[in-house]
Amino acid sequence: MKRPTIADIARRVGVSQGAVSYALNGRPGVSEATRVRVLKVAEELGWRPSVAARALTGASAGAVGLVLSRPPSVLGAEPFFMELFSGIETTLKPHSCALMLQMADDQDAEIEVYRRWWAEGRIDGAILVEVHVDDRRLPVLESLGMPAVVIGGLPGGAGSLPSVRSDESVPVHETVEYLAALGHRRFGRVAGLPHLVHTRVRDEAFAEACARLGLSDPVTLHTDYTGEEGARATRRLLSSSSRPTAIIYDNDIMAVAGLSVAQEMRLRVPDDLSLVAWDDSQLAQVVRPALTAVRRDVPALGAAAARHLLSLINGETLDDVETEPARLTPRGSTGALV
Amino acid sequence: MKRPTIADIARRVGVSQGAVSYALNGRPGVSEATRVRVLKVAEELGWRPSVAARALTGASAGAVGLVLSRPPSVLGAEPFFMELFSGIETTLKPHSCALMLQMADDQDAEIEVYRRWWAEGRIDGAILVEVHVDDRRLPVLESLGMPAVVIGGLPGGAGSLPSVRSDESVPVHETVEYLAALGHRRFGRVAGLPHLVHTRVRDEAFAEACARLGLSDPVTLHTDYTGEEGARATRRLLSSSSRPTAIIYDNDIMAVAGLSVAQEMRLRVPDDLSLVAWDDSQLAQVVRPALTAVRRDVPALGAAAARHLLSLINGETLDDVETEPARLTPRGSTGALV
DNA sequence: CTGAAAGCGCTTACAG
DNA sequence: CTGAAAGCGCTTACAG
Repeated sequence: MKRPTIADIARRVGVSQGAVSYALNGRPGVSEATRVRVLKVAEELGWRPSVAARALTGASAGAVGLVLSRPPSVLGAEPFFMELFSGIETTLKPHSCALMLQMADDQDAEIEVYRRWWAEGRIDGAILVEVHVDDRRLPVLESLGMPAVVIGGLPGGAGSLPSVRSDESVPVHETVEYLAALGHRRFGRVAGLPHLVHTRVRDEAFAEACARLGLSDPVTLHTDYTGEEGARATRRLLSSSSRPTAIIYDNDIMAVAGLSVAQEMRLRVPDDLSLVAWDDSQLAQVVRPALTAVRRDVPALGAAAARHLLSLINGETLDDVETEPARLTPRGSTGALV
Repeated sequence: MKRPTIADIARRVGVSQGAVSYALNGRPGVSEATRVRVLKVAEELGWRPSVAARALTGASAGAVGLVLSRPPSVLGAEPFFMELFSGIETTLKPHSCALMLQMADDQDAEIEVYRRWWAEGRIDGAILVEVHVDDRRLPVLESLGMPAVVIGGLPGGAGSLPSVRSDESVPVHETVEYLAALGHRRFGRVAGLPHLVHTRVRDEAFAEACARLGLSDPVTLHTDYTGEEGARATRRLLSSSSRPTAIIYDNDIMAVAGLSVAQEMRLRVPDDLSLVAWDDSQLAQVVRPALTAVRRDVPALGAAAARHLLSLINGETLDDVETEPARLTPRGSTGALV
């Protein structure tokens, strides 16, 4: 019942522990014949390396960390994170690298978790999500010297930490131009948390796209990403004297909430009002009308980040990676003004 | 820049490593004065225990594992899992215990991950979710002797592994009786995967509740939990000659999809058709009409499982824990037949 | 190509 | 109450 160790294998094969280690790790220093026998016995015994022992000899922890600081209700409503995990893990798995997950209350708590994980030798690196405008995590991770990749953010915006990102201004422009082509002139935007970099990027792209079309006063309202605040923001937009005819949301759940508000206010979607969701989960597709959405491949984003992190842990120095921009996927919630 | 070790502290304080270890771990064997000095120096140096070294000396891995085997798209649409993680972690955190997460393709792959994690000394125990009717994981984990708690399942159904569960038949009866009181006589149920124990339990409770009310042929259709299959099942139910006037769903996204189907088919909710969702996320509340839902405290469930697992790891022997049953939360999607 | 030994950072009997 | 030492399971120079 006791776990077999390298010593058990050595005894059984009749060689030294060192030889077994070399054989197991595919390193030179043992004859082919010995290697084969060692591997065979290891297999028979059901031997697995002790991660603790390996970590202690300086190899690696065999795990990377990810800390999230948003309330669970918001995380739950956002398919984004689960899809991201899935992409990350699919990539990590063949390298026998695990994902450590933790939720924190705020950025300081998050920093504390990274510090502890790193000091305890628990992780080899980290993936950061949801970059803030003045992100306190970045300088700390840099000073720790811990390999880390940032998902999102601005090009070069993460200091020495490489980022995996896509240009979010592209789909914003695409969406605004598409809606303008349908005859819309008054736009509203129900955005996420204002201190997040990607919110800022979308905000600016939105303002710029509207300005370029000569549209005067596009309104952006910020929320905490919950359906509740999405509904409230939508109500405010639709109650204004210059009510928008098209609203762009920063996630799916707020867009669904917005759709309900439009129904309450007896506005027809898309005849009176066009709605665009962001991220495009199942959610956008099960409501009626189905929601036009800005779609991106979230698992692929996670996979790219994980690959990047593995390279970084291997000592390579890396630049930012630019992934394909999200693209507008039109469905029934957008249409020409009637 | 190098991590301080126990030897550094010993040198600085002028005592032996052993004494430092005792002091740091709050064990007898050092004077109060020494203990205080050791702690102070450890603090100054920013010392943290190496999990690898601790794990190697047989202490513990300081982590528990959770493996999920469902496609990412389904996981993403299901707020359940994120909320569960959140409850688990909040409980684990004060014990400096981390959560290792992995996704697997099927139960065999899942078993392989548990085996590996356990053999590698990576985890101290595991939390199992989504118990199958003949769950292959259970006997394996028992034979490994790994502490594990099962979320859901039948009382005593996990063999020697303790489970944390609530009686899911209670809310099913509550829901059916409530709908019957509103005048409904023909029920439909859009269920999840048929090989999951909780699906089975709800199926049976549903049949029994209907039988008890003398209702003849309640129909249950099984799905993969996606909105798409939820919509299809709803269409089938509503196209039958004896169309149900009330449908109970096994999650939120399918109920939302069902609501859209009802609209497509020009059925008024709740005048012509009542709908009940399960789990009650934001999603149920942002659509119109808001969905009546069977609500349970998912983070609390996760927290209970984590507490239970920590006790188990500490060597206690435990029984199953029964948590409060989910309860029906009426909203606008259910009403008296008109 | 192989063996013997030191070392990673901690814990824990065992002497003093 | 404290010190010296062995040991956890592995890796890695260093001799042979």
